[in-house]
Amino acid sequence: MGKNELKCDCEIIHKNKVESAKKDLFQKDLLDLISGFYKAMADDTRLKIINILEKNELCVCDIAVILNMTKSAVSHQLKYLKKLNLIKSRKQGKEVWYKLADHHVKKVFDVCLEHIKENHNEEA
Amino acid sequence: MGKNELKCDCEIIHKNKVESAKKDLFQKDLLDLISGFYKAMADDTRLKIINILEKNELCVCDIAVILNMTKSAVSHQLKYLKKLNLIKSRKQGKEVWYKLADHHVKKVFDVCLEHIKENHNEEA
DNA sequence: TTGACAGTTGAATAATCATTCAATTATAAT
DNA sequence: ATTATAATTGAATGATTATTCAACTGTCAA
Repeated sequence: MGKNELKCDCEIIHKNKVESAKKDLFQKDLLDLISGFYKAMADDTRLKIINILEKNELCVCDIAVILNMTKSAVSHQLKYLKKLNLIKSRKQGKEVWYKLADHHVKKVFDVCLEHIKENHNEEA
Repeated sequence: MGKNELKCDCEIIHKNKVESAKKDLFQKDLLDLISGFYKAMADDTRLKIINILEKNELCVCDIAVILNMTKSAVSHQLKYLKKLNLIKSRKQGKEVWYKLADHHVKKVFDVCLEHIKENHNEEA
């Protein structure tokens, strides 16, 4: 039951193709970074937060009102997004203001929208 | 306990900002499409599948061998990705061959990698 | 026409993760 | 000092979802 335990339930069919494809596989650490980035965008709450912070700098209460959630729930997700360097914060008195940290986020959004748009046209 | 139940535990602080930001919020149906797309990319297994299908056309067994998973687990995720039009399949005899369906996927990948790369440089 | 294999499927299980809850910190005002 | 508000935190809960399991379909070969 070690690390190299075989979970696959079938034999290699196309040896060449498998060998070739194995070389294309991302390293685990890079894969984690990539999936981490997507996981951040894959939740409705976080997506909404990114969505509104794209154009506005807001404090936690503001975001909680807009999304109709508790401050606590919002704060947890803000922490999540900040750890991934997707948002930035600054403290002013009792309030903490959040805004988008990265111009790539908008870019990723745009490509995603492009995909969705084309996909819909194809189905029509 | 109706639809308009108030979950937020605080008052509006910056009325103008909140009103303004509310206008930027995506519609629910668009939000679902966007988060659906990201959810597809947010899982390690699906990400690996997309990763290897970017350059290779492969059958289910091949993928199962490469990822060291059961055919069943792989098949479930392939179904997931196909429903979202991210991959295509063709049947040939007993085998089913899968490949990437959409050129946007690669684009999204590239922007993501760009983000990760810059992020790392900043921390160094 | 039977056996073997590639792949799919649905329900059950296991793992992951968002939200809630109660308590706490930090700042500002009285 | 005391009170009030903004925000954070950790543990517990609840919801979601990936994987397993067993049974099944479709295709090929003997």
